[in-house]
Formats: sequence, C-alpha cells, structure tokens
Amino acid sequence: MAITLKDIAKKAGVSESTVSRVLNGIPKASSETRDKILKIAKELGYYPNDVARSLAKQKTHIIGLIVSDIANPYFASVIGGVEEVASLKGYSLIISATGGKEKEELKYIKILKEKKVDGIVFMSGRMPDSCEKALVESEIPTVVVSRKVKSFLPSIHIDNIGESYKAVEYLIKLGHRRIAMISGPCIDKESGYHRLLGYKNALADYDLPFEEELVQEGDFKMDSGRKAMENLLSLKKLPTAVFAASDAMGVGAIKAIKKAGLRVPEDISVIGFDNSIISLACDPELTTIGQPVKDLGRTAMEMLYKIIQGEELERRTIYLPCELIIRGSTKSLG
Amino acid sequence: MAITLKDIAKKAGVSESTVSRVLNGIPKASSETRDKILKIAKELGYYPNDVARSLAKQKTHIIGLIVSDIANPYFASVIGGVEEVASLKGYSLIISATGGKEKEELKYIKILKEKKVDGIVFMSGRMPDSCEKALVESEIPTVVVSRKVKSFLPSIHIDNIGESYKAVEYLIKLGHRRIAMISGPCIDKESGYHRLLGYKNALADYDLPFEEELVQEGDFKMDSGRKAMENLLSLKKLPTAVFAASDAMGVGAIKAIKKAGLRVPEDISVIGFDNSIISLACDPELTTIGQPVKDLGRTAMEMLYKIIQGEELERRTIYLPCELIIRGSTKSLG
DNA sequence: CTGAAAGCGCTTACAG
DNA sequence: CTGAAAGCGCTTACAG
Repeated sequence: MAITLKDIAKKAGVSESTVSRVLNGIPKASSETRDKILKIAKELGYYPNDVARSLAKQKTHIIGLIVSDIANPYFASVIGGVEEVASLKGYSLIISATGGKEKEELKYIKILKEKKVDGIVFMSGRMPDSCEKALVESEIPTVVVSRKVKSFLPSIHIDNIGESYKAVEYLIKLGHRRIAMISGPCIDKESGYHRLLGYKNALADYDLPFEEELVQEGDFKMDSGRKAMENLLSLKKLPTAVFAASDAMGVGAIKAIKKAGLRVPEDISVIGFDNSIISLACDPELTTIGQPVKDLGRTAMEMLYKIIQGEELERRTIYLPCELIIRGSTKSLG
Repeated sequence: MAITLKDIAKKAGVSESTVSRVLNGIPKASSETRDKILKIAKELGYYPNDVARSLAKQKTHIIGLIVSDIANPYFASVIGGVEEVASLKGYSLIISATGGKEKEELKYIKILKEKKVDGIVFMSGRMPDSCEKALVESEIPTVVVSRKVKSFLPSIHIDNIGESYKAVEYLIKLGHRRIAMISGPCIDKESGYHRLLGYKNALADYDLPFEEELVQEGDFKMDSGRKAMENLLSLKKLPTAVFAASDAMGVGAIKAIKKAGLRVPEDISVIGFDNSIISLACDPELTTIGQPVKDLGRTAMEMLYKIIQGEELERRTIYLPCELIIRGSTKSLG
C-alpha cells in the first residue's frame, strides 16, 4: 500500500490539512512543522496520488490526443511537438489512434470526456460533423490540427493551396510549361483537393492550360505515385515536370521515371510535398515543400494551453508557413 | 457542471448505490428501476467520471509509455502496436518522451507513479541502473522493450546478434569475402555492440579474418553512414559488401558509393537493418533485416496485460524473429 | 432487490 | 499558523 497524507500526518502529529499545505508549498506553516513533515515524507518515500488530487481539484493535467495513425511519420512528428510543449507545461499526453474511422473517433472523444482530460488535440483523418459536434458539446478545450472546422473550434493548418501554388510556381519559373500533378484523393479536402487547387491556380495565373490528362490521383503512398507516373509516361506528350502532393508519391514517381529509362531531373523534374525523411533517401534527393511538422504540434499545444488558462486566443485559425526546399530532383528547363 | 450519479439518483428517487449498480450492469435491480435509471441517465446525458472511479477502484486503466523519441519512425511503429492492443483491452496510453536522458526518464517514472498508471512500457534509449531500480521499486507492472535488463523485469527483444549474423551470413553465401560493417555506437549495447558482435561471429564461423579497418562506427543516421562509407572507400583494398546496422546508414552508404562513381550492387553490395520506409525509397532498394516493429509493441502490451491480470508469464524474456528481405542492393559475387 | 455508510486520497474554505 | 469538516464522484461490503 502506498503512503498517504494520513500516514504522514499521524507520524508527524499534525493534521492532514497541514501536511497537504506544506507538501504543496503553501506558505503558512512554521518552519518547524514544515521541516518535520518534509523529513517524514522523505523517509516514508511519499509521493502524491494524482488521481485523488485530480478529483479534488477537478483538473487532471492530462491532454487527450486523437490521431488516425501514430506510426505515420507525419503524425508522429506532430505528436512529438505536442508532447514537447505539453511536458513543458506540466501536462501528460493520452494518445488514441482511430485509423481515421469515425466510429473510433467518437469512441475516443467519449473516453477522453470520461477521463476528464483538460484539453484535446484532434488530428484524425477527416473531421466528420459528428465529431465536431461531439467535441463542441464536450466543452473540453480543443484544438484541431490540419482540418477545416465549421464551428468556432480553434485550428492550426498549413496553407495547402498557397504552398502548392508555390511549388508549381517554382516549376514554372524554372521554365516548365507542361506540368503534371499527382494529387491525393480529392475527398481529402486539405491535402487532397486543396493541393490540387493550388496547382490549378498557379497554372491559371501563369496562363497555362489545365489539362485533365496531366492530373493523376494517388493515395499519398509511394506505390500510388509510381502507378500515377506510369500513366503519365504513357501520354503522347510527356510532361517536363511533376508536382506530387506527397514525398512518398514523388519518390514513387522518380522510380517510375528511372525505370522507364528517363532521367530526373534532366528529362523530367519532380517536386514533392512534406520534407519527410524519404525525400532525402531517394536519388536524386527530392525538391519539396517542407512542412513545419513539429511546430504544428508545438503551436497546437500552445494554443490549447492558452485556452485552458482562460486566455483569449489572438487568432482562432493559424496558418504556419512551409518552406520550399530545393534539391536535386528539379532543374531549369533549357 | 457535469451530471453525476447523485443527480440521476435524485431524479429517479433511488439511492446512488442502485444507480451505480445499474449503470455498471450489476444484475441486481428490478427491470423497472433499471429502465427508469437508464432512461434518466440517457436524458441527462450522463457519462461516468473516470477519475472518481479510478480512485474508488484503485485502477486507472492507463498504461504509461516511456520512449526516447516519439517522432522516430521505429519507436512510432512500436507505439502503434502497443496502442492497438492497449485499446483492445480497454486501456489508454500516456506517452512521455525523454530524449534518452536519464533525468527525464526518472522524472517520468515518478509522474507515472503519481498518475497511478496500471502498467508501464519502457523503451527509452538505454536502461540506466537508476531507471531499472526506480521501475522495480515502483511495483508497477512493467515491460521493457529492446533493452537488456538485470532484474526480473520482463522484456521483449529482437536477437541483434543472431539477426546480424544472418545478414552477414547472407553476404558470405553470396560469395563475399571482404565485408565491411558500419556499426552503431558501441555504448549502445543492443543495436550497437550486439550487431557488431553478430558480424564478428559470422566472419569467425566462416573463417574470414576480422579486420579493424573494415569497421566504421556511425550513429544510425544517414549522414554518418555516408561518412563511414567514404572512409571505407579510401581503403587501399575495397570491400565488396557492406553491412550497415541501420537502413539510414545503409542508404547513406549507397549515396557515398554512387557519388564515388561505383555502382550498387555491381561493385559493392549493401545490406541494412530495420526495413524502415527509407529502405524502399532509395535506389537500388535496400536489402535489409526486417524488424517486427509493430509486433514488438503488440507483444509488449500483451505481456503487460497478463502481468496486470496476475497471470504467470510463460517467458520473462521474449525474442521476436526478424526477416531477411532481399532487394536490389545485394548481389552474388561472380 | 435496495439503501445507508464508509472509503478511495486528496484539497480547501472556514474557524479559531 | 493549524485543525475539523465537507467535498470531489464514484464503488462496495453490509444490512435489511
């Protein structure tokens, strides 16, 4: 059985209240009783029961994190950022993986409510209305990562449209005119549809025609990028550059291009999105849009902390800038 | 304010005890009161306060996970496995990142004790005596992942010596006689020293001489593999094959080899360790030893669950087998 | 089948 | 400066 306040109180011949105050550093004890209590606590190897404290204080100092897949390096990095700041502020992190399934998401929101977490970071696959409703109704301070919200819930994003625009614009400025895109699934609003939109916008602004055949849809994974590129390579008129909505698809594209006997970037330039580790592993190394993954997590947790503290958020929707990282997979045309 | 048992009891005109029993499905209530209580609970939108329940039951249904770096894909995958099984068994996961620092490790062990977690999965960088002592003294059921322990603490591993042996043996059977190794830091007993040991053992068993100059120490990251390979390439007599103790270093080695104008695997074969995503991103794709990362996590959690349930563990130390995955970076000699 | 009571281990006004 | 008491929201013998 663990040592409790009562044990210390008994041994010190004082009340539990006094022990509690001393141990919490509330400065209303004579240094005499103080020292005695501290000494006994140490002797007995006392450590507080945080469950009891949470119940009494109505605060758990736990943040709940809902994510679709922990093992996904992107989420893992964001989580790393959340954890870093949470730990700094004295919070622990409960992590739940939903596999992007709405039912699981709702289940975990319920569990987190029961666990009385002080806040929630939500970054599961999509953001179904049901989840958003549950989050709002939970009245638990919540920050949403990378998902558009309809309610007042605060959220943090990257500007998928603008950053994609940046990538394509870079290709255009390199002299490319026939630029293909390997997009994500368009049902994915942010990383799918918005990145495609950025591509379209850039083409439009630079008076380049949008051609259906130059857009192939993948699922963000390497193999889908490979297949998408094979399709593009079967076109009568090849593109001179490809914008992939993820590094993995970009790497897949490079593989397909090389397999077809063409060279990157001499024959076709490829640009990715994410700056994940694989963008450095491939050959040539992939030019890409670097997402501030860790900062997304950090900032999410900082926003959450403010809300928990009752502070006003200056902005309920924050966009973090990405960085164009130029490597060997892109080349000026001519 | 959230709805409590008391609210339901009052509205239903029964005692809290009865409400508690009904809500917990303890079958000693007339279906009449039962239905009434359930109905009211639903109306009021009641959900239990798990903190109070934890205090009363002396169980939190929380598992604490101590890891050095969440963002590391290897750990992220293991965590994914732990989470999967934990969730299945009705446990939540608190995750703490230590950066591999002993001080942080001790701090988190303390926090987890205070949070009264039902069990701990420990997979931080090393396993300092102080940590092991703290874990043992905490009396919290604990499973250690990938770290040798001195105490009775249960642990789960891969056989680093044997699996490395397997990798090197494969190269030998391909006809290679001059095989270099890019090892991890030897202060890292398991992934560092033991993998080197497996290399040495294989050489010895096949009557190949061990040559100091063929061993270069890296830090498991890509850049260190590149540098290590550059050193190897400056040898008068080049190796025909290289065993890297991590995929990242293997990829770095490939880059260095290609940069020097040589080919993989025609001139030099390379084999890695881990089967991480980057082993598929590089060119050629890397032959490697595939670690059962997710299963390590799953099994750790299953062991932990048994301990929590008070069951006997058949084996306190479990080794999970790895798989030799043959890809394009290795080639038969001649 | 149901209720009153004690308990889990803390915190925190309130008195003194 | 310190203690008695109530409270946080549950669970669980024990009686009836």
